[in-house]
Amino acid sequence: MAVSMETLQNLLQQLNTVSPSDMAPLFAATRQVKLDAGETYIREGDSARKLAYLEKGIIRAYAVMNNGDEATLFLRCEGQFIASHDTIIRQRPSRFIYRALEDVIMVEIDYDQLEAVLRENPRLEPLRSYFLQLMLAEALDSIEAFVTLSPEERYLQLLESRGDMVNRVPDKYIASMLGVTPVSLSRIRKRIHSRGKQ
Amino acid sequence: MAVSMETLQNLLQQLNTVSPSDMAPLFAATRQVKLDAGETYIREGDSARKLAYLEKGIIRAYAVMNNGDEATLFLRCEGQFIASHDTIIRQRPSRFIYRALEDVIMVEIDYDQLEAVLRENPRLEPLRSYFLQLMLAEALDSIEAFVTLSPEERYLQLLESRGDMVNRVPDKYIASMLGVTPVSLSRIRKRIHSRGKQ
DNA sequence: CCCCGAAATTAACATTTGTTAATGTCATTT
DNA sequence: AAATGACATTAACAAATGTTAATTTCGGGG
Repeated sequence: MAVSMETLQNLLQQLNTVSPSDMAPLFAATRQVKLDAGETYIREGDSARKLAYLEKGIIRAYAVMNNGDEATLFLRCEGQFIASHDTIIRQRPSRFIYRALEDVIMVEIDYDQLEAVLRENPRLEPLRSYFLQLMLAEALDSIEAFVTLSPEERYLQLLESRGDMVNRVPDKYIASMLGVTPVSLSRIRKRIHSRGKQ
Repeated sequence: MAVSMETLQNLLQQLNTVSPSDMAPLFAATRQVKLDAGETYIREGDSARKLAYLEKGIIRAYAVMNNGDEATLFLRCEGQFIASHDTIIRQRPSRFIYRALEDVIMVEIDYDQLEAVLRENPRLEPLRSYFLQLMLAEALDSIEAFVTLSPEERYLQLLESRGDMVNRVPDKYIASMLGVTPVSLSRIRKRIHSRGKQ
């Protein structure tokens, strides 16, 4: 377990309610997982309850629609948690697929194991609330963007807030995350550029 | 505190990890709140950290956009929790407004008080995870609808899943929650009806 | 070095949505 | 009964998006 978890450890130490020594049993239950670019982390129908912290790379969560097209729900990169929602918060097989867009290094824990650790170390409970709140805050930001911004404005906001990531990901995934087609995103980009140069 | 909390009590008792006797200190910190239709529960800039369980009525959470228009983030009705997100999960003044669309009865607890109760009764911690997970699941469903469905399909889905509520709320709020204008929702309804009668 | 395939762009057209404004509807008030 | 105000519908036009298909770009594999 003596892997490169510096970033995660730093993150957790900011939770001042949890002392570093408390965290030993937690890290004992984690393992490092590496994925190659293009590799699937969680399959549709998968029942594993995985929670992971991304140290490197990008993971895309997407749904396969009725017509066979894919819809990207979100992208997660370094410093973010990724969780199999359906299995963890609804206790049912995953409707979504999680796939690495780049080579990925992450620290993984099985949620059932995490719960066992939490039962025996109640002082660690704030950790659970912490990542649930992180994911909820992100989800609510996303909803806010959908109801308050146009597709073009959502793209501009994404460029500002996560421009580095946008440049590492094929546009078609950005498009479906914004709720538009790749063709439409291409036109949006053209519109922005033509306005910017005048 | 001996108010009509049957539904909330029933709900919490389904969390088998928490025994009814454990819950006494929790309910001691709650109070019943009533709102008239049209009354504001949380104002923009408000810093109160409120968490409430809706026993009756509907509350709308919305943002005021740059142009002055309002964008409905979501509607909550009987049996759902409502939380001031910005103050609770980001610890900053609320960007959103929460307003009753009908006369409302709810059970309220201040989140700081809840945290104090949880510190002294660690066995109640699952409650926190429980409502965080509920709200996260709802938020993710909403995102999924935005990336996989058209406005018309989102409206049909809403009719199916919460048709009772749709009929209790002015269409303009439904429209902005779906990410479209009231004019567009009216056309969507017309399209659905004309197709349905042929 | 060329070929291939995936991705992005562009084009053309249909559909949908946004915008503004007028009209209709309905409940409440006066 | 008339007037008011909020909401929904409709109309007309502009703008954006969806769809399909052709074209271009670009990097990797042979």
